[in-house]
Amino acid sequence: MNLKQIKKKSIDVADIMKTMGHPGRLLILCSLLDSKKTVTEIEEICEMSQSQTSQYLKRLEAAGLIDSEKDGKFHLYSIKDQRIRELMSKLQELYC
Amino acid sequence: MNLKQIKKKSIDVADIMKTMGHPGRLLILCSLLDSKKTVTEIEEICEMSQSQTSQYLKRLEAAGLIDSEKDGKFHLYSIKDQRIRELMSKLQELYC
DNA sequence: CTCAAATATTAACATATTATAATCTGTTAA
DNA sequence: TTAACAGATTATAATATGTTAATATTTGAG
Repeated sequence: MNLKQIKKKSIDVADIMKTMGHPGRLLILCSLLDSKKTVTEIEEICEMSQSQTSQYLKRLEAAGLIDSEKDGKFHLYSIKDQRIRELMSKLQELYC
Repeated sequence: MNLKQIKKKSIDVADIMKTMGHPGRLLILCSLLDSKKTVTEIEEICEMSQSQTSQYLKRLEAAGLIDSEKDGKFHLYSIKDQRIRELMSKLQELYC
């Protein structure tokens, strides 16, 4: 791969890293590793305000890291990409 | 590990992610994967200005991701932590 | 000693991010 | 249809980050 391609990749990958580069958002990803969850569940698990949780989720979804599905009154969020899952596992392996 | 500990970890790890969450800095880490390099070498490889390169290096060093040693006129930068190396490898494996 | 190369620092400015609080929207059940 | 819950959106102020250009520092060569 040449420099131009690497540069392009680095922008995309850096974007993912940047999105993960926030304690709240990282915690959310962490909490989603085992199973999909509703906003309220995430709120409680991560001890964050409703507004923040919602905003973090929005950003994570916009960056393509998580998916959402509606289940009546609830919104279920889950990790979208297998690579994010692998990355999170690696992080846990290295730092936990 | 309890939530409080996880929260603390997430701050530290998020900080690393955040530091890596920039195309220029990520590119630098990438370029350092195979061998330590001088500022000028990095500048040329990554096609970045001298000032930016120096600033990115400073930030990477402050975040504990890289090390520097002086070799006369030159400053050699290298990846500091084996975990960063593993993380970068994982990124390359997943996204390159 | 002095010059040029290598690197670092600073200043100025624009842009992005975050936290918080308030408000809005959608859905279910009584 | 309304109360109450789940979630999203918006506004705003504080803070952080990034870019660029200019200037400073350090060091080896001659």
